Amino acid sequence: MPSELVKVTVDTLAFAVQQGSLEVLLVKRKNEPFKSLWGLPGGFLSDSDENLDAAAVRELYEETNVTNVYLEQLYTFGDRGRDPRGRVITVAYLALMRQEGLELRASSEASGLAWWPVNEPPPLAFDHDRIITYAYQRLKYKIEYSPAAFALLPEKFTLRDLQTVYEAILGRSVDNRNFRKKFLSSGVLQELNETSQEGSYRPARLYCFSEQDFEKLPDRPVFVF
Amino acid sequence: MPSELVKVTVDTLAFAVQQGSLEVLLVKRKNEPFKSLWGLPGGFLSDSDENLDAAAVRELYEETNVTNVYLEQLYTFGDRGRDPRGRVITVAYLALMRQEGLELRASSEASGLAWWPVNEPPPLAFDHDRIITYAYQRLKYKIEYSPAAFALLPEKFTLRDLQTVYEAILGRSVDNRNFRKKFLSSGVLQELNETSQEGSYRPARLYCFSEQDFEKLPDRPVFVF
DNA sequence: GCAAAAGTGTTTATATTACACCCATGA
DNA sequence: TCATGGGTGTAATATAAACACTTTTGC
Repeated sequence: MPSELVKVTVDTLAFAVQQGSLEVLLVKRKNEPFKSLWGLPGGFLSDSDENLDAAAVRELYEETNVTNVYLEQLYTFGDRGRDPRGRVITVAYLALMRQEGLELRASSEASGLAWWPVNEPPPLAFDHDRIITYAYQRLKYKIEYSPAAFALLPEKFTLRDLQTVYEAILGRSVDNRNFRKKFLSSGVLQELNETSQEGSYRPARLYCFSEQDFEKLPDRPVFVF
Repeated sequence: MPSELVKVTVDTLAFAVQQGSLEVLLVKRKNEPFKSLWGLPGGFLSDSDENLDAAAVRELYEETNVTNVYLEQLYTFGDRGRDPRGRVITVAYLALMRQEGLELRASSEASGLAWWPVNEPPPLAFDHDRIITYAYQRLKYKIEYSPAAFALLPEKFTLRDLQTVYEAILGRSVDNRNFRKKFLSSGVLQELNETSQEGSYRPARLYCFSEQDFEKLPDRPVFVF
């Protein structure tokens, strides 16, 4: 059967926002092919993986030590010639997280592990530049109709933190009065009786995301700015 | 390498609207597993396929004789146990077409080939019921922001034809004054100097879709009713 | 002239956009 | 008291939603 020759990998696009910049987590390759170029964390699907999502979780953990983050399938890339080792198709996953609190650890297969600005990535292996471009586009759309942005924030956050995430992903600034108005009236934020003191100026109110109230929204774009 | 055991299929969800009803094209299986149940047209990825899209085109043609239709990748399903023959992941494709003009022909692997109402499918093989549900949901969203509906219509169509496609997919009726107003003002329709005479009543104006004008629209939902 | 589907406008409510200043805090 | 980021409101415009009758055709 011809498909015996096909191999399947699962690669993850791990995004985080750091100081107003959207970054993606990449691995420096220690081995051929594309030795010493950077690539997406990922690896071959194993028969022991319960499903594709589990494979993405496992590979992300093995390659970066990152665990317990938001993950969802994005798209499957399978052009002939995308991998010089033969016919390899890859199922790409989107992962959203915060850098704070992670204990990154590269696997022995890697000679490096680092966050890169999504707009200025290093030279990349395979078709990973294309995959990053695709994922970034999808993420831009996704924050308009889903609560994906909250996966990039701690449980408690200020409205400024939330706006910074949107601005980092959209790549432009948004009007802060309209932004606050829309999010506050959407009903998905729970106001906490706590504030965040960051410097010698007015402390900011903290909020948390209410999954339950999000479910009540119509399933069409509501976080458009 | 564990992935040697993984096989890859490409399955296609071929949708068409017939007499106001959204239908999906299914194949009756002649062989095990799931002999005599219905399933999606598809088959194993071949090393000779240039890419996954090409595999979908080829498999759809081989299994149904359908060719030259709109196709796009939807999602990849890979739960362990979804195929009793072993670890088989399937890349699902969405295909949109008109039934009129097709010359359906089942392959020798099939004992039948038929259109089924998407809401009342026959007993299905594998996890194909889940895949149909997923694809139908995606199609519902898709017609709000993309010109996908036009792929279900002939080149020249009436506004009533277009509304029928939307109503079939949304599963509800929409206000015809608002529907016409929105589509006519969107700029994506070119009015033709032709009419369609269907019976002993007033003929309807024919229109065609302008891809070029569609590109000028903002890339967010515009065909929401 | 009748049956059948095509075609048309207005009003109201809601959502979006644009825009600039005061507030609270720690140093 | 000052420097810094937090926090607020209104008016204009655009979009969405609700709603019913007239027109054109073949028979």
